[in-house]
Amino acid sequence: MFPVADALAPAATALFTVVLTEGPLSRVGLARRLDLSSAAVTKGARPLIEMGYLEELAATERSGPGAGRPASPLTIRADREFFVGVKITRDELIGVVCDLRAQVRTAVHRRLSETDVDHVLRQIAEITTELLDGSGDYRSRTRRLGLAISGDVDLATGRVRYSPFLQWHDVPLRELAEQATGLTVTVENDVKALTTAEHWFGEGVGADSFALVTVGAGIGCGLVVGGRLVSGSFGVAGEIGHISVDVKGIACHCGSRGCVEAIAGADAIVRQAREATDRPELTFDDAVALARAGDPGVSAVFARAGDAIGSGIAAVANLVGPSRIVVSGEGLSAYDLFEPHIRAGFQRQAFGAAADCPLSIRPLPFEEWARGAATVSIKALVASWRRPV
Amino acid sequence: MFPVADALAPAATALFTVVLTEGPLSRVGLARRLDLSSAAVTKGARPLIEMGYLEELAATERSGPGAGRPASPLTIRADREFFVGVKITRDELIGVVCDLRAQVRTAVHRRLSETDVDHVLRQIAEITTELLDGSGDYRSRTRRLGLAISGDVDLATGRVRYSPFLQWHDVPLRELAEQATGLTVTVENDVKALTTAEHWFGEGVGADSFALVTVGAGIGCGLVVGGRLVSGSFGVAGEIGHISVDVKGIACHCGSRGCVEAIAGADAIVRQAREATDRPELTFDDAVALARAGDPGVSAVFARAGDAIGSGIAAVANLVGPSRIVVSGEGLSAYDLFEPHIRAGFQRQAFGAAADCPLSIRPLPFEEWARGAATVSIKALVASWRRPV
DNA sequence: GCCCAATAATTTCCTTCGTCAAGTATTGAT
DNA sequence: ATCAATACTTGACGAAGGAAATTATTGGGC
Repeated sequence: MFPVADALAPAATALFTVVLTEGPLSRVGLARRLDLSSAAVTKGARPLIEMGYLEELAATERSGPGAGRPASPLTIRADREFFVGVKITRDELIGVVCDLRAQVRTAVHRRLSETDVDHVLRQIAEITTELLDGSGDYRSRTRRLGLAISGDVDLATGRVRYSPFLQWHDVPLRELAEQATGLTVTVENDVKALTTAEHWFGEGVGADSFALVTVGAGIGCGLVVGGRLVSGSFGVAGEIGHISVDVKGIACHCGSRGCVEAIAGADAIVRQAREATDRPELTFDDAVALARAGDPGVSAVFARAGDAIGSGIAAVANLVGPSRIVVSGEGLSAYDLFEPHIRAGFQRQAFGAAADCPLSIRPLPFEEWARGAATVSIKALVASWRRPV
Repeated sequence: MFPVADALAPAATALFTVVLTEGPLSRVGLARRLDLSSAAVTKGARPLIEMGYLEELAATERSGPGAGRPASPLTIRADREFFVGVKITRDELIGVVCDLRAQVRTAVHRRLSETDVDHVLRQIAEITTELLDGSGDYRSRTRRLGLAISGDVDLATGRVRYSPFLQWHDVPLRELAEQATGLTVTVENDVKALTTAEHWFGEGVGADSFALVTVGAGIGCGLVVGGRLVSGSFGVAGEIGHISVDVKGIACHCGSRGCVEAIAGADAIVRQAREATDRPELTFDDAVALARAGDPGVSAVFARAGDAIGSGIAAVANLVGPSRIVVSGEGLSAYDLFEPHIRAGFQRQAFGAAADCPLSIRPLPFEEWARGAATVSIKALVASWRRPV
């Protein structure tokens, strides 16, 4: 139906990215935004229109002072292509179909009884089929699948070097998943995938630097600096959970003391709540309920945890100075208990103008993680348009 | 004598930067290193040779297996141009002349009795004259002056937004210094200038990400991520000194508690040493002497300080994962007292593979700061060769 | 309704910058 | 002397973007 994507000019991928992440814009507007001539924009946009990825916005209301030829803003054709995203957790797969604008069209959950590679791959293939058979359009217009998984992942090769939850070591997941599904696959660390989603389609749009903090079993952080996702020379980056805020604090599984995660991780909160109440069978949900009911001991546990998270976030702000920080939970139900203390800890610990950094604290639906995976595959599509390596 | 520098091709500045920072290399080697054709290297190098910035290395020993035409590696002509660098402190100017390879040729110190802008500018003009009159070559081959100053500086405009030590607010230092000296001036924050020096000419060469930590009155940190110096969206970055490592620790002037600087800053060490010894007149040097003599109380102060610094450095490693970290002092005399504790704190607090990050801990001569300033002006020269904005 | 100013988009021609492929230069080995 | 190997240079070409002229489409003044 559409001509196949050849390699495109740099200007083409640049303008596409701007329209994708910042919304419809006229060619002249794009030229100004990207510091290009409008000729370059006209030329760059043409193949994208021919391929069906862009189209001109229908006769819309004029905006400017009045005179002159009206602009024909370019906009994304969201249903040109669909993307499957799957987040892999220890006991569940969460899958979504997103359109080109990363809007979730369908979502499916699937329990994962075993964590061996073969079984997970079969489940990935099945959940993909289930998702794509939901609508006639999906199957024919979907070529890419993104996978998100916690642990040490190499995006370039698509290998999972180590996944602590699944107990996987050096699994060539991209290759295997491509065989199992027939789609082009990208594999990315889950926090980084979520950060990419927020950077391209959420609150991080347009930010040169940006941080996303996730609060849950662990405390993680994805970091964008200079427009690029930070990876860490030794594969470690964004480990906000193991910044120590209290030399004499609780021992952490990492061998140190007073790590943010040892104070504010879900396990740590349960343990401290049990101590505070002398009820060794207490669950996380019980602790939340008690804190909401005003139990002073358990409330103090959440307060300390929020404060520690705030301190850790301030460390990020003091060191890299992101233009904004989003804090969200792995399906975090108790964020109302944390929020004021996160803000307080942050304000106390942020240095000078770093305290001006806007903080968004909000829970994210669990599908958001799968959407992150899909986002990475959208990014991979755009990257595939660049000239051969 | 030499033709004036026109705008050069991107390949030209790229190859120049590689030869400058990584040493002599043949055209073929450069082509491989930069992923260019050797034709592009030949073409790019020509104007640089004509302008006298590059030359072919004299008939050197062949290296490879033997056969074939011998390579003519390109190398920097270090005496093609000289650069003045001046570090401005509250009570002293430190000035150097560096060659193109950032080797210090001459260094001069000059006391600063007052800190008002006019007086400092006169002193800058005088120290520049003094430096350039040292050799007949300097004056005719020097066009650029770099200034380094602590505080909030805008490199692009050359304005000092705020300097706490000099009590300057929004001073257009570049403009003023250009009038006072007749040279093209760059102004940069001192820690960032030092980081640039280390990134281009020191241990950070070739590193995609890199951190430099300075220990002295304050604890500072310069950060390179993705090959670029991190600036911070709100003008704050690298503030490792105000990461808290002890919620219940010593109160810091920033309003929080247990900041690295409140434990390990020079003032903090003196205060703690006085308490430990009950000698309120103790100086920093006294404290160093006591610790070296084995005084347990004062030794513990240095141990705690080193450990806090190590923790702070680990936070950097955990968050951005630099490929190496250099720790140095503002003329730090006591680094032997800190070093083992910095390493211990770092190892304890670095998470997983982040602990593999190589740590160099070493004192730097005070001229190094002025060299950093000169380095920024060398970088500005190369940047001036890029096509017009 | 007609003309003009204003703005948007396109076209044409040109420059820059890099690659490709062929040629030249310079060595060691036989 | 000849040849293989490697380094470098040259010239033709193509991709990408810019400048300026041209075309397109509006509103406003008359």
